[in-house]
Amino acid sequence: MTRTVLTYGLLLGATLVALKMIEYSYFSFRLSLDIYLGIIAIAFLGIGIYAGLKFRKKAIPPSDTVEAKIDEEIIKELGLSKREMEVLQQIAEGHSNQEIADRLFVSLNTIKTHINNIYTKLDVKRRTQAVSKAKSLKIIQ
Amino acid sequence: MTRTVLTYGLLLGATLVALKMIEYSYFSFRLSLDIYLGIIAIAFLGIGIYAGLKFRKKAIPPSDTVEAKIDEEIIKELGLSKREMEVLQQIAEGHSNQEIADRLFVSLNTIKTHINNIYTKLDVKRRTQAVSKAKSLKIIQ
DNA sequence: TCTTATTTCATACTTTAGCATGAGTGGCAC
DNA sequence: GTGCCACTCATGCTAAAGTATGAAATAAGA
Repeated sequence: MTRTVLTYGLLLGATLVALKMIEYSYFSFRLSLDIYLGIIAIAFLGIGIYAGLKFRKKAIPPSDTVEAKIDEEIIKELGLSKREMEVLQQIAEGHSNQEIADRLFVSLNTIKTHINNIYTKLDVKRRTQAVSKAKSLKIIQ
Repeated sequence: MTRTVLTYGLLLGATLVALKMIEYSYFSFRLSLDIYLGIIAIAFLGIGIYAGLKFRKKAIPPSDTVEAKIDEEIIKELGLSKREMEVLQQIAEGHSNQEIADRLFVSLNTIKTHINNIYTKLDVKRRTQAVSKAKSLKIIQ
């Protein structure tokens, strides 16, 4: 933080000095007003771009902390129901069919039915494939 | 693309018009040079910041295309061998034990042994749990 | 060289997952 | 009401996964 303040302070100081020097040149050597303005414009454009880049860097957090957004569109396209999505989520978390049944308060057979429907809709044959595909399709995290 | 060109073209045109207006004001109403320069500076600073942000947006790829780096440290801590990591990767890709055996040119029993060793080291009981844990530990993608 | 870790493979077994099929119920739209 | 869909549950079966145990070859390290 201290380093950042110092850097920006020095930069600002240098800019002011440069401006004063240009101003001095303008009045002593009768530099054209257009050129003077051009230098000012380019200088501040540069500062602005630099500031913009810096700002962006901090505004965008590191990639691995950002969770991909769930693609509701694809879920609809595949025709996956709410319950199926719940089951799919449970599978991704590593639960067994019996555990999922207990968590969702339904029977093991019901879960098996849901899972097989999920496999059909996702066009896969195993739960690990389902998780792999669902993650790549961004329908689960 | 066409829209972008039009937007920037209009923006540039508006800026030029604004500058000319300020220039006119300067000469007709005897606006202070300092104020004139200030307006120019602020305007270009704004343009610069805007350009910087725009540039960043395109320079930094979307977060979900950036792959998290594998944490070799944790792999060593858990004592996972090369072969075990290969098998773990195959599991994460959704392959069955038989498919993994075929791909790595070993027997099904060998894969089962590897997998059970992986479960012990990862302290899990199922392949889906192994994948879930391995991903959260960043030892696979 | 002796030890250790890795990799390989086997047998025998239990458990879980997956497949096919049928069926009952409640909600919603036409 | 009637049909459709989501959700539920069941039976019977096959396939795959997982457990336990033992063993052998090899490569790396003390």
